[in-house]
Amino acid sequence: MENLQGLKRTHMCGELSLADKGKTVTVMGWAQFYRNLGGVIFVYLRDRSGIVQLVFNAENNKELFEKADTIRSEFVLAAVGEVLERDASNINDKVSTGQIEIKVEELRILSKAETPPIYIEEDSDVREEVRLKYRYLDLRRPDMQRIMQTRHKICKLARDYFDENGFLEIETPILTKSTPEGARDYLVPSRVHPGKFYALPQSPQQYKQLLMISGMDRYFQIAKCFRDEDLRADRQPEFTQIDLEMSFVNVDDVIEMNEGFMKKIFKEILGKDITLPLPRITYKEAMERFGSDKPDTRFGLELVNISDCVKDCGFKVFADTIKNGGSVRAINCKGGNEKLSRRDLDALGEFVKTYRAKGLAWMNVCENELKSPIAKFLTQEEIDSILNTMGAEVGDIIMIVADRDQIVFDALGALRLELAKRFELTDKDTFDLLWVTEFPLLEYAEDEGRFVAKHHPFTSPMDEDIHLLDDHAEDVRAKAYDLVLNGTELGGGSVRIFNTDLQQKMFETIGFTKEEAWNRFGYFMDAFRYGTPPHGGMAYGLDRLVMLLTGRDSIRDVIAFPKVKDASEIMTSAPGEVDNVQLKELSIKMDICEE
RNA sequence: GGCCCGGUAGUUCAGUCGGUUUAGAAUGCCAGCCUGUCACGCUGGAGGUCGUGGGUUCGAGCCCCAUCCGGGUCGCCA
Repeated sequence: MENLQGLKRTHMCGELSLADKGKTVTVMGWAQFYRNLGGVIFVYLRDRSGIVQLVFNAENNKELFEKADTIRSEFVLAAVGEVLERDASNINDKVSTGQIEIKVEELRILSKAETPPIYIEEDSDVREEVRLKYRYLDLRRPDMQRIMQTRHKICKLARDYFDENGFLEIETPILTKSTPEGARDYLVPSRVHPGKFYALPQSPQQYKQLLMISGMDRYFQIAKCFRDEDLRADRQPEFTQIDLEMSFVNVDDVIEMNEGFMKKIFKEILGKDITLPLPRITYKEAMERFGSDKPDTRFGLELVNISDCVKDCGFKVFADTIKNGGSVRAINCKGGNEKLSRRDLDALGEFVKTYRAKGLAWMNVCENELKSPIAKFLTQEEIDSILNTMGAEVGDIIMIVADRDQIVFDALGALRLELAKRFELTDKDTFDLLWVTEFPLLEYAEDEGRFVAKHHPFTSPMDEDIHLLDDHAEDVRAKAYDLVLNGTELGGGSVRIFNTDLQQKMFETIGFTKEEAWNRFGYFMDAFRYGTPPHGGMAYGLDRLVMLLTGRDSIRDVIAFPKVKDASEIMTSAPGEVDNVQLKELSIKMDICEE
């Protein structure tokens, strides 16, 4: 094997062009393809920037030619040679460097390579399991290289933008204290303190608020966060937030600052100009129209409340649901008659059941009749009223769910997305950004028999709703907001409570005694006594942001070394067992329960 | 934890009702030929624990049971 002695890279492969014609250059990279035509060998050399063609001619240098003939896929090469313009007939317009090639004068094989198990090429369709096992090879592929470059660029833009606006980048601890509210913590045992554990942060929430109390005024961080919960296509147990906090601000100030960031990101990454201010809808409106607090507004199929049409009807399921405080809502699937068979409708019925709905009622508006399994329970007036409310025309199918509001929203919200997917209503090049505001402050946890904070317990209630905290806590709205892009929650934040009494009240409302609150958040509440500025902030899911801006469907594609569904890592097999010496040092004894 | 989908050559896949000799194709790989390829071409060759373990059967890649691995989703994710 050869080394780099005396060689220095002069150019990146993909950056060479006709302008370099006649220059002697030194390039280094991996052999992408080699083609031996008998007397001439072509090798594509690839580095991060792209590929360039190397040429070896038997007539010019027999020895060099024979050396080039030993090159195989993914060998690491250094080549010195002259940049030549290609004949017009040999130009390759599929490659950015297709007008030139390098006539190699010196070749060094820096590293040989075994035949790789996956192809190093754009849009490889290799199974993800294999890609992840050989992630270092997968990352060599041009699309993965571009994603990593885009991710870097987004981080750079965040640093630039928030720096320009007076934010300080400050690191917060990774070894912190467990806070039992919310997601499960990853725990780290302490050697020095037997029986005690650090927790990895679910977010830097408390630290960034403390930084406001510290007078840092504006903080931001690209922060690793950890949550020990089950994975999804857009959820990893360790993920990255662009996290920020500002002093002396209200909701509008935070939103305005972040809109500026979005404008910059969309311009620099996608070349798109977005119009500010972004649309805002309240949580309540989002739920009622889209059945979701992260609505995809690129298409219609909005929910409509038809409770009034059927509140006295003979169909017991509808009438009883309304009597018991629930609602009956529907989606008009325009032109569904042509696209959906009876079998499809049955399948959609099963689909909504996964969201706890009891079933899907439907009305198929045909030319001279109404096909519907529930028509026989309704009067003509009731039917007309429904069709009228839904704006139904011949060919439409009205899809109806009756249940508790939450279930109706979940089921129809999901059905709406499913229909959009089937009928391909979403355009990949459209980016619908909007704010969802006025989230509920609290939600009732049935299993715990108490209210829990919907966002976190430091979120401020809206001033006009504070008086409801005692008797109508469920109606209190929060100074909280989410930024939604095409139906994905990109980030969210809130203005925080900065008044000790109100914070105390908040803890009471979620069922903490003064003592419990003090035990869990004592240091935090203590800090609030020494002069706390009004403050609020925001956190973006960086991985999701990169995923959406690069048009990927999986968050794993934008993380260099992601974890798989059971939170393990295929390549390293983490998590792994540790030896007894390590355990002993940590004063830990294993007692693994069966099952 | 529940439900759904998948696992066959290095890779991507096909494999009919359980039955045709030695489980196929493409690509990749190896060897030979070839001086302008760029998905190079031509000729030949090697390559299989059909995820794993049981079972049914005269006979299993195919059917049954269990299990492992990967994906999606519900629960969960302040």
